Amino acid sequence: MYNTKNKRQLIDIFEQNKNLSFTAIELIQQLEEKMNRATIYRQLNTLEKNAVIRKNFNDTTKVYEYQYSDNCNEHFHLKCTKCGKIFHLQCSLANEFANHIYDHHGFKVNYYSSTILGVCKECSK
Amino acid sequence: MYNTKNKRQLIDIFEQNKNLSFTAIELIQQLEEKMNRATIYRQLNTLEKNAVIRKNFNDTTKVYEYQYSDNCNEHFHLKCTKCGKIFHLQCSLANEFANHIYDHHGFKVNYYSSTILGVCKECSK
DNA sequence: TTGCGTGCAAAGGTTTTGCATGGCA
DNA sequence: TGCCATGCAAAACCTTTGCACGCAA
Repeated sequence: MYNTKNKRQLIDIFEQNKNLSFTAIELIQQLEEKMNRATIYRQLNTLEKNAVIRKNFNDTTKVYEYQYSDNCNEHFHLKCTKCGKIFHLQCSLANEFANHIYDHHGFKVNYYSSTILGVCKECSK
Repeated sequence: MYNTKNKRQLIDIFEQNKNLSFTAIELIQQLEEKMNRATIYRQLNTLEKNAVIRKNFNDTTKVYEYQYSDNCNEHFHLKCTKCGKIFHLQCSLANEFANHIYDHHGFKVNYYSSTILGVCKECSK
């Protein structure tokens, strides 16, 4: 994985917006004069393969999010449908809940790809 | 909303597969000799507007699911990423969990659009 | 120097739209 | 009869691919 200018430009956007997610189209619009759209799609795929970002879903479309360094396999994610922000839920009750689902309902939760949607504190004011 | 042959054919598929979800493409393939793809897209939009089905997301793509009559606004949904089946989680601990998220983290959960992904009992055998 | 990254243009795939016709209530 | 639903074809839109060239290591 070469460290190219294009790659850095893309990662910059994710790093500067750590709690937001972007559709491919949004990134293309933001970068269209700086790099080709084919390159953007190829970089997104590469970054996803290397776990720098991850694919997720908004209400209606595929989005890409920055892959945080802390362990996303071990906690739920809350996403606010109003402002789009993502919250990493560090909460022992959440883990108890997931264990309960496994013990009593036989269902093994995949934290990484499960996103709980709703409205955050700020936005419900 | 007229009760046409096309509409019935589509609803039949959802009713006969109550716990599965389908991409538009899967429905098109299944119905391509019976109705036009434009009609399928138009019907899917209409059915969604009328809350007969709902949009959701699989690992990678948009899917449509049958809208059950019981109250989906009041419980989480578990979706198995192997077999695709959806389970309606009737569980008091789940509600406690959601209340906790609200009380202690200020986040109001939207059950309807939150799908917890993982692997079901059958598929983990 | 090697091989990945990039731009361009074209192709591929999915979804939407315009328009004339058909069918339900 | 009035209006929604449909089929067809074209358009619009998003994403991927082939190829030749550029650039990082």
